[in-house]
Amino acid sequence: MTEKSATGLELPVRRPQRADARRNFDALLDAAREAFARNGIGASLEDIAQAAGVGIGTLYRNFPTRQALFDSVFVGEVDELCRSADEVASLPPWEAFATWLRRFVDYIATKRAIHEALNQDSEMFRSCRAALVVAGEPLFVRAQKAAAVRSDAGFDDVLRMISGIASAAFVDEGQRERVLGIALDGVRAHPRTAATAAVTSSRDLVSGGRPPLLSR
Amino acid sequence: MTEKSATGLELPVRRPQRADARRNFDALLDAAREAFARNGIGASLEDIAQAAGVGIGTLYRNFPTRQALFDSVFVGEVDELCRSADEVASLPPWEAFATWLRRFVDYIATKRAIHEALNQDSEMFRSCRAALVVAGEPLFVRAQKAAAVRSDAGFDDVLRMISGIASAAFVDEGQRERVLGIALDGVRAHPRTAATAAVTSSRDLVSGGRPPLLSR
DNA sequence: GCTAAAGTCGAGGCAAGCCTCCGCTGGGGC
DNA sequence: GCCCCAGCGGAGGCTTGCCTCGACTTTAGC
Repeated sequence: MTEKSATGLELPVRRPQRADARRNFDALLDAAREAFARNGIGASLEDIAQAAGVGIGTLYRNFPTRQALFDSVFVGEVDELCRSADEVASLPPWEAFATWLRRFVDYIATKRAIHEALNQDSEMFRSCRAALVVAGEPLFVRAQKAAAVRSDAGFDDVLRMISGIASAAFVDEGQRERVLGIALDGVRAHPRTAATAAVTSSRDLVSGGRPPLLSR
Repeated sequence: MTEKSATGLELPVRRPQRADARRNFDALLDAAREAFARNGIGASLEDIAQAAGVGIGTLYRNFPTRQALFDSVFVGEVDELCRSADEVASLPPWEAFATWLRRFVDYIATKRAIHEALNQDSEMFRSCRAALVVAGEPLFVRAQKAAAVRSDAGFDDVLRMISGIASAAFVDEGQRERVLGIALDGVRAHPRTAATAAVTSSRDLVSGGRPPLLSR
C-alpha cells in the first residue's frame, strides 16, 4: 500500500516510520473500510478515528483529506477483486467469466461505498474502473470468442449492469442469486438475441454503436 | 393529493385553504420534487424553501417533517407511474410488460430519491412498492401466462433487477437501453433457461424457492 | 372597510461534522 | 539512559443544516 499497489495506482499517503504510528495507520484503514462499507462515502471521520482508537488529529495527519483516506481503502478493495480474476482463469470461458462476476457481486453487494464510487467520476475512480477492466475484460473477451457471450454486448455494459444489480436491495441472498442468474442468461449468446427489439426503437439494439470503454 | 391518491395512500398533509397558501404549498412540492430528484433524500430543506420562494417556516407549516414532504412528492411520482400501466394494457403480453418496464426505467433513472426509497424500509415505502406491484404485476402475469416470461422468475425479482439497473450510471442513454435489452432478454422465456446453473451451486436457480412479494 | 383567522418569515438556538493548531508524549537511535 | 523529534490528541472555531417561535401580514367572509 505504501507507494504502489497491484493496480499500479499511486497513493497520496505514506505509511509512517515509527511502529506505534504504523499501528495507528493500519487501525485507521481498518476502521475506515468498515465505516465506508456500512455508511457509504459520507461516513463520519470523527467516528472512524474513534473506532480506530485514535484522535481525530492523527487521522488527519495520515490522511489529509477524506478523499485520501477513501482512496487508500478503495484501492485495497479493488486490488483484491482484480487478483481474484487470476484464480478463475483456468475454468472454461463462460464459467470463468460468470464466476468472476459473481465474486464481483458478492464483493460489492454489502459495500455501499464501492458502488457509489463506481458511479462517480474522478481520477481515482476512473483508475479503479480501469484496473477492473484490465482484470476482467480478458475473461469477457475469451467467453465472447467462444461464442458463450452475445456479440452485441460490451464488457463495460455488463459491468455496469451487474454493479447496478449488486447494489439493489434484495429480500435475501437467494433472490440476489436468482436475479443475477436471470441477468446472466441475458448476457449469454442465444439465438433470440434481438427478440426484444420489437418493442425498442430500431436504433437501440444494433451492435456497433457502442461507445468506448470508460469514456465520460 | 389532498387526502387520497390513486395509490390509495393516506397523506399526513392537507392542502391549505387560502389561495396564497395553496400557491406556496404547490411551489414547495415542485421545488421538493426537483431537489429530491437531483440530490436524493438528503436534499437541504432550507434550499427547497428558498427555491420555492418561501420562508423555511412556511415549509414546516405545510410539511412538519422531512418525511411528510418526501412522502407527498413520492406518492405523486408513484401515482403517475402506476397510471402508465393502464396505457400499455392493450399491447401484446410481452410488449406491454417490457414497455412498462422501460417507462419505469426512464422514470426513475434520473431520480435518485426514488431509487433510494425503493431500497428503504418504511411504512410509506412499502405502500408505494405495493402500489407498483398492483399496477405492474398483472402485466407480468399476463406475459408469463403467454409463455413470454420465464417461469422461474417473480415480478418482485424483475422489479428489483430493473430498478438496480436503472439507478446505475451509464455512459449515455444508448448504453442504458442496450443494457436494459440484455437484461430483458434474460427475463424472456427461452429454452436455455437453466444454462448458467452449471456455475451456480445447485440450490440457486431452482424455482419455487421464491419468497413472498414485499416481505422484509 | 373591518376583523378574526390563517398564514408568513427568518432570527436564533441546537446538533453534527469538518479541520487546524499547538502543547505534550514516548519511541528509538545513540 | 538521554534526548529530540515524529507523532499524538482533542479543544475549539467554523460551517451547514435542522427546527421552533412569536411578531407580523394577508385573506376572505361579513
